Amino acid sequence: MTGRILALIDGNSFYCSCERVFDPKLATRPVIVLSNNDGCAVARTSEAKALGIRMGEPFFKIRDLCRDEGVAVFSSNYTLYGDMSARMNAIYRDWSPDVEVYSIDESFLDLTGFGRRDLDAYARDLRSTVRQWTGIPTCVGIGPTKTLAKLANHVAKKNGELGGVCDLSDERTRSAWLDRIEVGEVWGIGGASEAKLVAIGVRTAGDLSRLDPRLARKMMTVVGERTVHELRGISCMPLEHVPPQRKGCAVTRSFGTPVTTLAGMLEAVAAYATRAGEKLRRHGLETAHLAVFMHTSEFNPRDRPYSAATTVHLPEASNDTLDLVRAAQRGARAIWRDGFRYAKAGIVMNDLIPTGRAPRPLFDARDREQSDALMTAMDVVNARFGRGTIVPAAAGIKREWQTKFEMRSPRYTTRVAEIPRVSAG
DNA sequence: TCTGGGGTCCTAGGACCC
DNA sequence: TCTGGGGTCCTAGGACCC
Repeated sequence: MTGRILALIDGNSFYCSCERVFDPKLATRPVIVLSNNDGCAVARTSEAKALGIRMGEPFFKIRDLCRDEGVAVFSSNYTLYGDMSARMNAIYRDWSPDVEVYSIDESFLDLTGFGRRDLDAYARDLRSTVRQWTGIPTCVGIGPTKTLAKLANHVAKKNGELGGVCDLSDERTRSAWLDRIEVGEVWGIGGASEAKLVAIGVRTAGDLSRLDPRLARKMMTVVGERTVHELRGISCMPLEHVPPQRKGCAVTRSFGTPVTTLAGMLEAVAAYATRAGEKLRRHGLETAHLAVFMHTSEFNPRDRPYSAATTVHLPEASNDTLDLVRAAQRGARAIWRDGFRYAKAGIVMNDLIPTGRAPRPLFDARDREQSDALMTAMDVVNARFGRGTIVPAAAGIKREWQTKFEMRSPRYTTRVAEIPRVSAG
């Protein structure tokens, strides 16, 4: 396909920006957002980056620095970020006939046929609209392929003087930028490929674009070959309009405090199975078997290590929470060993089947109608009053193992009780 | 004391079949 | 004496993404 124009727009330090929207006092302060269990820094504003806080840095190592430097620290608030993301995508759909939501904070927009000279102004208008309507600052990268649009977005982010927009659709201006970008910054080139490429003298995105595609394939499979073509402006990756049917589904969590009793473990896997059931039903899928795993800390050398997993077959394919809980607990009992401090457990389901497509046993032991009615009722109540309003008793009340979110901001946009208050005086 | 949670795609190699 | 080859399916592991 030639003559295509794509834009990649994404939120700057997206999670941090969401927090800033609802607390203007954070506007000039460094802000970071932590991963699940308050484990690592996964989003940092430029001020936080300037303090030397790295992506993925464990929080306990930077706790003192954050206190001394006045860094605002937040647990992840996925409810809030997901809602802000939906608002941004609603705007994008007004601005392009063809939008691919690529991740929670990134979307590709098809701008083919918009007129090359007007693109820059169009992108700047879009940015300021998103900023005004949602409060989120963004950057826009423009190019003839997804890989080049991503790279243009990277350039826009790193070069403040561009004002948040970079257009690499013109071949002549493009090559100058490509020669200035390290090869590891290219979408699809991770640490392993970067090391191999640098070893043969391919150091920049420009070098990679000039690499023989056959050699790229030999070194990095067909994925690497595609990347070379995309860097040359030949599109190999179409926009995905409808998300493809998902192939697997997992619910895994680190524990807030280590689990040392079987009762605690059974509670935790029941809670994870409950969540798994919600995900399956939302996607119209079911499963005939699930894997359960548990392990001790990978990091604490004083903990005796233990890691185990097993696959449990359900009597028949199902997405009923109670079936999944039973199966998950059976698996957990089978691999449980006393005397360890468990740090994490989870359940993993592959081979998902669209609901109703699985073979039925000749004599169906389940009352399918009753099961569906109960699950639907649970999902409706939980959607209305918040996840976890109704859970199976097996998922526990005390939940000492529960993942930590000790610094989570209010769910400003999705819970009436947590809506921001404004007082005029 | 404290280190995330999801996903996808690709390839090689073995088992099995005719 | 001569001892195939091509196809499919599955799994594990690597690499990458956000």
